[in-house]
Order: sequence, then structure tokens, then C-alpha cells
Amino acid sequence: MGKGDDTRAAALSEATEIAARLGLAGLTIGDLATAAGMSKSGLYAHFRSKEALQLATLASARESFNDTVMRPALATPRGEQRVRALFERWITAARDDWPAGCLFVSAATEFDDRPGRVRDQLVRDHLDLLDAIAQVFRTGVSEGQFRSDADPMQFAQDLNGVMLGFLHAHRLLRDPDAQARARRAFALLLAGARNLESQAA
Amino acid sequence: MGKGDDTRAAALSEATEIAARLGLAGLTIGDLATAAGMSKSGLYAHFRSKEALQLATLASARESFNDTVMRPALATPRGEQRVRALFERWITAARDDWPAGCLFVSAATEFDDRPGRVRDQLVRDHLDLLDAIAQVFRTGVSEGQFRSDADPMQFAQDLNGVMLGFLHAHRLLRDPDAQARARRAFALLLAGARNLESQAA
DNA sequence: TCGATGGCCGACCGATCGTGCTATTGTGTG
DNA sequence: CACACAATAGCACGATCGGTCGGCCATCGA
Repeated sequence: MGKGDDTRAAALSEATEIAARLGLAGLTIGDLATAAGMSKSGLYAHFRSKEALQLATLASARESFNDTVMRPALATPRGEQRVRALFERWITAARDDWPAGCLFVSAATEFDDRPGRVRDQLVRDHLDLLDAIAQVFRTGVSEGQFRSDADPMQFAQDLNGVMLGFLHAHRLLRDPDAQARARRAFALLLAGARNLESQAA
Repeated sequence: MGKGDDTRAAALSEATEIAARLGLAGLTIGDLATAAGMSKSGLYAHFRSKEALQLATLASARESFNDTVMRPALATPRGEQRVRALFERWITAARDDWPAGCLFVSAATEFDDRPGRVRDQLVRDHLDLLDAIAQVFRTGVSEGQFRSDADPMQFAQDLNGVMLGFLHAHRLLRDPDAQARARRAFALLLAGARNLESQAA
């Protein structure tokens, strides 16, 4: 088991880029084979079904996300600093049209109404992501920087919303101010978690 | 011009639902014909290309959005009350798996990397939406309820992010708390716009 | 009553979809 | 060097894709 693994990894890298542009469903075996410089059947032998290819592509994107965003963030000091590092890594990668990030967003909207293994995996990945955000946020609570009655899962959904709003403004509208607005939104989020001012209905 | 228009409108209604589930690209002429109880060619005669069908479906969804959310909101008193009405109409419709709302979100992520008339139209619609939100927000500024130095476009992107975060949590994760969290996020947004506390880096 | 026209259908086109089966090539090991 | 086997290619399949065409009805104005 030597060369095959390299070929598979290279194909998955191509697959991530294609799927980021055309969606996981739009990722075609023929297109991927052409992009990887292989025959359709030669490539198909690595994944024995399209669903398996989609799951493998998703797994590849998940690793890219962990390597690029999650693990480096977890290496920084606990507390608000780590929350900031997480956001910073995330939005910087997303700004550069980072394929793995776009893939997760597009796949989530693509498969939210299509039951199956792909959707199940997406749900797991998304739950893991939100849990990780919440966990990072909790380090800020235990360090005393955030309010102890703040809801970590609330923060996770809010931060996810900030990133989604940014991605829409950045990738669809090509808005040059999108990143600055996302930073301000994130700052407002932090401010709301820090002291004890705002609790409207 | 009598019966044909009814058929077309009915087909577009079906098209919106299918596209909300499978995406604008996944909306197939054959599937739509079956759903509409027509032959493929009979239906196809109403739209002379798939791109035209996609644009017509988008236009139909846009009207649904304006009828369901925008116009009723604009009929309420100016200021914060109108902003609240906008949010309330929006999230209530989205909670019920309202097809038109899902369609715009999925289409936006689907076509953000596919140049063409569909993408162009999506950009126009999205800009119109953000402008409308900003305009509603401005009525709150001129009524003195929101800070005069608040950025309406910032509020628009933020509110859009709240809705996107909600849709992800609701439709992909089926999170029963998603709506409550979205309301709290919206409340935080309003609180940040009201007085002059938070302006962190 | 007759002809025109709008609305719809069945059959069909070439291309491409996902997916098998059968070679043939390449590569690491004894 | 030869053998075993992993890796890739060739080819074909049924289905479905977007799209075209000729023609059959129903309606309606003259």
C-alpha cells in the first residue's frame, strides 16, 4: 500500500476544490478523474461509490479544518485569547477562498433536506464544531473573562452566524468590507459575553 | 393568455419547493414535470431554457419573500418596532421550512462561484435585501432609538448572519433551541445598536 | 363553419451520469 | 529476475440529463 494512497490523497485534494465550487452533489466522477489526470474507472476504484467519495471528501475537508483552524487555536493560551485565535484563524482562512471551509457551508445547505449517510456525517461534524467552539468559550468563563451565566452554545451559534454572514457577503457579494464587519460583529459578541449589561427580551 | 399562465404559476410553485430541497442546480426539468403532472416538453415550452427556469423560480421566491416578510414589515410603525417586525416575520416563516427562504440561502452558496445570469440575479436580490434591512434600521436611527453613529449596513450583515446561523441550526441540526438562540442574538444586536456601551477592538 | 393559434404531448437526440467487468500496466518482494 | 498483487485503463451498461421536433387537441375570432 504505497502509491495508491498518494493518488487517493491527491484526488481528494482536487475533490475538495471541485466540491467547494460545485457542491458535493455537483462533484462528478468524470470531472474529478479529468482533474486528477486519471481514467474514470481508475479513480473510481479508490472509492467504491459516489457516496463513499463524498464522505471521503468530507473527511478530508474536516481534517483541513482541524489542521488550519482548530488545532492551532487550541495551542494558544486558554480564555478570551483562545477564542480570538479561533476566530482569527477561521476568518483568515475563509477570506482566502479556502476550499474546505466553503465546502462545509455549501454541503450543509445542500444536504439539510437529503437524508442519508452524508447528511448524518455533516450533522456530526457540525455538532463537533459547535461543541468545540462552546468548549473554547468555556475556557474564557473559567478564566473569569466571560460571564459565568453566559451560554456557551449560544455563543457557538452566534459565532457560526457571524462567519456565515461573512461568507455570504464575501463570496457572493464580493463585499470588500465584509471582513471588517465580521470583526465588529465578533467584537460585539465578545462584549456581550464579558460584562453584565445587556439582557433584553 | 389564460390557462397557460396558471399552469406556469403552478409549475413555479412546485419548482420553488423542489429547488428548496435539491438546490437550483438540482432542480431537474423531468422531476419538475412529474411533480407538476405534465410532460417534460409541455412544461419546457413555458421556459425556453433551464437557466430561464432557474431565473423564473428565483423571481417567484423573491415575490414570496416580499409578500411574506418585507411588505408586512414595512406596514408597521417606523423605528425599532419595524425592525422587530421584520425579524419576527422572517424567523417565523423560516421556522416553518418556508421554501422561498431556504431557496435563497441554498442558491447563494450554490452559485457564489458560478458566474452567469443566475449568480448576477442572486447578487442583485441579496443586495436589495441588505439595503432593505439597512433602510428599515435607519428608520430606527431617525426615530432616535438607535445610535446615530451605528452603521446600517453593519446591522444588515449582522442580522443576516443571525438568520443564517439559525437556519443551519434549525434545518441541518434540527436543534429545537435554535429559534430561542436566534432571538437572543437579535436582542443582543438591538442592545448594541441602542446605547453607547460597546466598541471593543 | 373554418382557420389560426396557444397549450400540451410522445418520441427522440447526443451527452453524461454512476457503476460494473475485464484486461493491462506498474511496483515492491523474495 | 520473476512472481504476486496493487493500481490503473478500456469498454460498456442502463438511466437520466437538457433540449428539439412534429403533431394533436381545444378555444376563439371572423
